[in-house]
Amino acid sequence: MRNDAKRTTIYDIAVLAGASPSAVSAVLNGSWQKRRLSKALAERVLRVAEQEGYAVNAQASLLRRERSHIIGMIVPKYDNRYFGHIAEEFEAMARDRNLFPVVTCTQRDPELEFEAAKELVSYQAECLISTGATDPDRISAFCTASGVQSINLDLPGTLTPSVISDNHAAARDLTHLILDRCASDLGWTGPLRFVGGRREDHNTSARIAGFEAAHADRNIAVPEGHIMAQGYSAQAARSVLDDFVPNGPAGLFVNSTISLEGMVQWQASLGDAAKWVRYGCFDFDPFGSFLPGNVGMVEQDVIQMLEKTFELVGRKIDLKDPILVPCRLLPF
Amino acid sequence: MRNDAKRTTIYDIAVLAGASPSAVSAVLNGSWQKRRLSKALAERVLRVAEQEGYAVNAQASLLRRERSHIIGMIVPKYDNRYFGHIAEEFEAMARDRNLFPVVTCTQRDPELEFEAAKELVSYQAECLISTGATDPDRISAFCTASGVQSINLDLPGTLTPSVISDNHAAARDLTHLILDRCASDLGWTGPLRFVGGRREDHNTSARIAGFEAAHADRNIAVPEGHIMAQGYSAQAARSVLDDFVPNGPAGLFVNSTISLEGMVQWQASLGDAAKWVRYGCFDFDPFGSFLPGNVGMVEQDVIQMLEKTFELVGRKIDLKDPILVPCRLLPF
DNA sequence: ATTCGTTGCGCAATCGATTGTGCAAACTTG
DNA sequence: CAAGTTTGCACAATCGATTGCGCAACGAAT
Repeated sequence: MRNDAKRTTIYDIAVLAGASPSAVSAVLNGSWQKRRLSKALAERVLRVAEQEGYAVNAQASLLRRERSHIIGMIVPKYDNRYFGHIAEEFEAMARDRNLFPVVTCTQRDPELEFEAAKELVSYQAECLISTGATDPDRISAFCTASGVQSINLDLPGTLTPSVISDNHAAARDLTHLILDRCASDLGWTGPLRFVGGRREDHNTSARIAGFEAAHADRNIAVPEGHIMAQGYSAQAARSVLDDFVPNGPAGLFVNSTISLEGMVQWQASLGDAAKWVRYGCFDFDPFGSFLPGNVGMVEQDVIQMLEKTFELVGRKIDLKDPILVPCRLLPF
Repeated sequence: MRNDAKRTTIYDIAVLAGASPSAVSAVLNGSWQKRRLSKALAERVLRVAEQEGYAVNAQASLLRRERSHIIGMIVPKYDNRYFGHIAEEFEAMARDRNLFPVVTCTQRDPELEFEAAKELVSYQAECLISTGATDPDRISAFCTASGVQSINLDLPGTLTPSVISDNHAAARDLTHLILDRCASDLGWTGPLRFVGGRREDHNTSARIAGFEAAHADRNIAVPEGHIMAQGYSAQAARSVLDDFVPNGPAGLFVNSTISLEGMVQWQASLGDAAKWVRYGCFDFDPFGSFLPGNVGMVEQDVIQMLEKTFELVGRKIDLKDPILVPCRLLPF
């Protein structure tokens, strides 16, 4: 235990243990055998370090070392299971690989995304994973200029490798599921409506394409107005739906759990007519299966995506096409 | 743009801009006016730095500076809205205060909690927030020995200040709400059952006390077997409930959204008898209000808790009693 | 008694940025 | 024009740990 003014350094320990700072350093970082220090000295140093509550100064250590072992990740939000799961699993997998994970959340703000990326590069991150980034290429360009590897996750970029869900295939499957259930439950054949997200966004547009492909498979035309992708928030979903008062059966493809929050509010406002609504959601939530009218959800394979991502870490691979990871369709 | 072998340093820029490293440093960290450097030199340096895609080496910078401006947080999980919200808001509030937030997730593993705390201290964090930590006092002791401030959030410790929800009051209110709704909906007067969490855990025991106080308010005895706190996971809740087959009305106090997941599975397994079940949950989830039988949820006031926490940061306050933050009861 | 290999450890340079100090040159004042 | 002041910048020490290298002491071999 020490005075709290200054942290204990190897120099303090060197004095107390009667050894040189370099010997102390070697003992504390485990390289003492390689440096042919005696076990007696090692034990002496370790004892003192323990007593003094020594903790290495990572800044000093990293400054001298060549590798930082830091791996950074930026994530838009923690407000849904998907990104929460990604962050949690990323940390665990990074630790398993002896890397120090630093995750930071950027609120879907492009400026903050870039600032956070710069900060992580400043902290000498060896690799930066941009998850769901608005402008991944800007970040990639910066990282490349600084000699830092970057990988895109969830949303693809064009400058560095990307790992994303197979949105098209899963959206197509989900659309078929919803259409099937509309037919069996309501005797109604569509077309469905697509709610939430942004058309410009890669994932949303891939999902819309899958949604339309499923309709095309059944020779059902999708009117333009049925694509209601005006934003990600619950509020955005709610307000596009509020203009829609169904007279008869209705089916919805909901683009995310956040949009789903708005959708269920709208559905509740329908009163008795709610029982004529069927929908599915592209995203998983454990309570989803208990929501009335929900016929199924798509769960993205977070583990698989992260495994593919970590396969790229530290490797110089030049991929132009995103790596597609299949999703799981969970029918209720 | 540079070769990616080495990152650009102030020495590289000094050569290119025809200036000394110290001048470059002063320009890049904004202290050049104080050092009476000419605007011409400053502009020259900035231009070169821009071209070279320079990013400071935070390790070198922090090594020399006295303050790191790093604030650390450990969080058990990101798998529910509560901790996700805490992490997200913590990051935002830290940035607002010009601090660099580093959040790490410790999977409710005491060993990992301690390791993560040590790592954050190594990175020279000025303050460490232990959120929902299993053994906060061990972490506090280590931080104190290293001269690092520590604060407990969500679960209290005894060695440093703690900010927690007023679990007792909110549990009592929630219990009354459930009892009221059991009476009005089912004509049934209890006693309720308490599901999820661990008795030894501070928060769970405070909630059980509030639960029992509400029953006492109404002169209802709570049989010992009605306290079913056998763990936090959905599976744990599910399996204690599976032994309970209600014949008639039943009311449950569910201790967290994770336990709620197990509870709704159990409820679904009841079939038609599910309509005789009413429950409330101590924790908020946006889909909660759509679950049949759910009469209300308690939302912990994350913003308030974090504001109280940040008020303590950087201050040497000696508090023995935890700071209690009221919760919001949301009746459905 | 040399020579040589091994053991055990310390010296000093180094990583990249910060900062106290010193010192010219330019400028002002009397 | 000498003395004093201001402007503009560079030098070098420093933060704490890592690491290549050197050197003394000791035992073994010739």
